[in-house]
Amino acid sequence: MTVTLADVAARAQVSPATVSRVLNGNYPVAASTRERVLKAVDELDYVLNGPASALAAATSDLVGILVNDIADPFFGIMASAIQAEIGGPGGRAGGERLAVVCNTGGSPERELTYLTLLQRQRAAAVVLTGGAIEDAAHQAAMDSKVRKLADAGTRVVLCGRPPAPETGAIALTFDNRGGGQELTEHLIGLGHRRLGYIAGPEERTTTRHRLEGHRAALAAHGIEEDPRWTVHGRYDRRSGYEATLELLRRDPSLTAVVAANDSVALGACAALRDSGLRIPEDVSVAGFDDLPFSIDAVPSLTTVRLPLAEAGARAGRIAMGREEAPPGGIASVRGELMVRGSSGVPRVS
Amino acid sequence: MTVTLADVAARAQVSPATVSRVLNGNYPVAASTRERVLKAVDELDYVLNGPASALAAATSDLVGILVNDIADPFFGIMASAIQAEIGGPGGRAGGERLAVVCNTGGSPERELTYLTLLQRQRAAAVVLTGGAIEDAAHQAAMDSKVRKLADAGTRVVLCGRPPAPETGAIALTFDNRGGGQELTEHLIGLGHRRLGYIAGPEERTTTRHRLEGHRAALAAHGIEEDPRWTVHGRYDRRSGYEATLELLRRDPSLTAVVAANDSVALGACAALRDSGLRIPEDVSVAGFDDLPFSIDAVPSLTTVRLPLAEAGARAGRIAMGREEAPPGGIASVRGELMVRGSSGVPRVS
DNA sequence: TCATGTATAGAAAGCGCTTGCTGTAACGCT
DNA sequence: AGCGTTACAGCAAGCGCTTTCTATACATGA
Repeated sequence: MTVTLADVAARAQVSPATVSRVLNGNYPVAASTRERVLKAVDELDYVLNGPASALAAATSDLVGILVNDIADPFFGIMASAIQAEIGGPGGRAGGERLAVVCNTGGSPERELTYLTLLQRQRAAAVVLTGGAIEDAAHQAAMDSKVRKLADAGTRVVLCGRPPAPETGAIALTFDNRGGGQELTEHLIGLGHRRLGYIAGPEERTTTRHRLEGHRAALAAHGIEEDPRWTVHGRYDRRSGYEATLELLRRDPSLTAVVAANDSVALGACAALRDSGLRIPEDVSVAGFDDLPFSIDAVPSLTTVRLPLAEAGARAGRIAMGREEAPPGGIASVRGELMVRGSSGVPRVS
Repeated sequence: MTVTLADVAARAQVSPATVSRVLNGNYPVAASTRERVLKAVDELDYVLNGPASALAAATSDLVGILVNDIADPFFGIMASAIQAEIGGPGGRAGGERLAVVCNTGGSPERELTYLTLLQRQRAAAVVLTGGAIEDAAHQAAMDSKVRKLADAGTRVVLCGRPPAPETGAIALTFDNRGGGQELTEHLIGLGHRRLGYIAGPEERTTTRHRLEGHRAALAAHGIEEDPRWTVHGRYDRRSGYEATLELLRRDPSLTAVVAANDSVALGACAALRDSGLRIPEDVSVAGFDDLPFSIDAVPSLTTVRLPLAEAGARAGRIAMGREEAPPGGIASVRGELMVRGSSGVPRVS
């Protein structure tokens, strides 16, 4: 039914081996022969059988990209950048690799299962993006899986995720703590002393690091934090909206709200406006990530820019072995404070 | 080096055949035997060899999802929904399928190459999302490829893309024309007579259909369109910003700007504000898609809501053969006009 | 008691490709 | 002329799994 290598070989009057070599271009073949083979391939509309080829060659052209939420531009941007470097089609010829974006939805089980699936496919490389889940058991399971992948020759790169020592994975970590600290220091510098914080989901490294940075800034300036000032929620706008209302309820005297990321900050803005508060005159707002829409918010969002595309591209190149790994296998990627319209001096109370 | 089925079989003291059957659960195996095998699998840390299995069984658990731009939430949301239905891990057991999100970047070649790559992998299904490129040659090539995929048993579903008759693909099309028309009629109903239109890239079905709807509305109300009122650009905010400045330059008397999508509309809003114009008092703005951030814009965006997640989910189910295809293999998905703060009566000139 | 079923396990033939090794011309060199 | 090279091309042995067909062991009904 389907056309096989043998069919092409028969038509081109050569052996299957020759056809394979023409297709892979990894062995000298006389120009005339090559031409004949190519012609047969074309005429028969032959398409290589991926699994068979992967089995025989014991290699695969799949590269996995794990993301927490593909509908979130934070991950979309990284995935896009990684993928552009992976080559996919369009990369330099020969290296046609299929980038597989896997959406874990933040679920530990899915994360693990996807890793197994990729292991099963003998993926050439795997890039894990975004924060990790902070659960000892799960982390141990992940580390062990990653080590196995690495041992099996799959290059594993962590992009925007904390290093996993001893696993053989290369890490490009975001300096969430430093960024968070810088951001809050900016607000403190403006005069804010009562700052609400909308954190991401608990048990996530990103959440914890950003919050730690925030607290470090407070501590550095001798501001004692009121436990009521921190609320946890998801990384989306809805959560930001609700959390802000909650913060306002707990302490209406807050003069600034720091959000776990830009989407959350947008929700916070909406909640503040709906509560009749002006930004930044009544309450300042700050986000994190600097996603494309953040500059468009009204007022535009003060935030910490993370070089998502750049980091993704670098992760992609490392995964493809096209760039050297950073010394020690770990690199920290810094964010850049973007001061914009949503932050200002606090209102006089 | 790596553990194979045979190793597991040896350890469990059964034949490879039995191990395979235990793993696939598609043949009766005595409980005691199964247990022994599972234990061996566990002890040896065995992971099935995907390519080998795919080769022998002549099936694959890969499902491809083609998107134009993964960094755009429009596609991210659809991809996420499709993928959730595909099963991925977390779906019902047994059907562990690997969803492969492929980013074409809107390039015709990449689109085609990805399809070939998926064909090579003998993908179980392929979902093509978003508008198609309107180039006769390319379209013919795509159709032929799709037909081949379908013939080979790969289920092909188009989600938010015009039907491709005779190719065997199921289509879930967005009614871009109807939505565009309704949107513009809303503005006309408010009293607008001078409407600018920021269209997407040329040679795209989505662009054309939305624009046609817009024009149909104008025509229906006897409004003659000035060619200066239409500008083409990309589907992003930057493009919307620039196009709006251009429109304003061409005709400052415009009272409304209709954008190709929400991101473009946001850029338009920014440009208007930067030009000292109020929304909607001076100029009304309308978008398309109703992405999550649109309701958060200030003022919130009047737009046409497309049920991206629902359509994606349905496409996913159809791709998995879990839902029947619509009659005739074609279904039109309607958008819903969302009237919000960015549109109002025109200023008196 | 013997033919017949039923449940379970194994043997073995591939699936379609890659690749190490083995020819075999044609070539160049002494 | 003789022989080592060089440049291709083919043979055939797998890669690790699935699955058909066959074998065995009991249980069953007449």
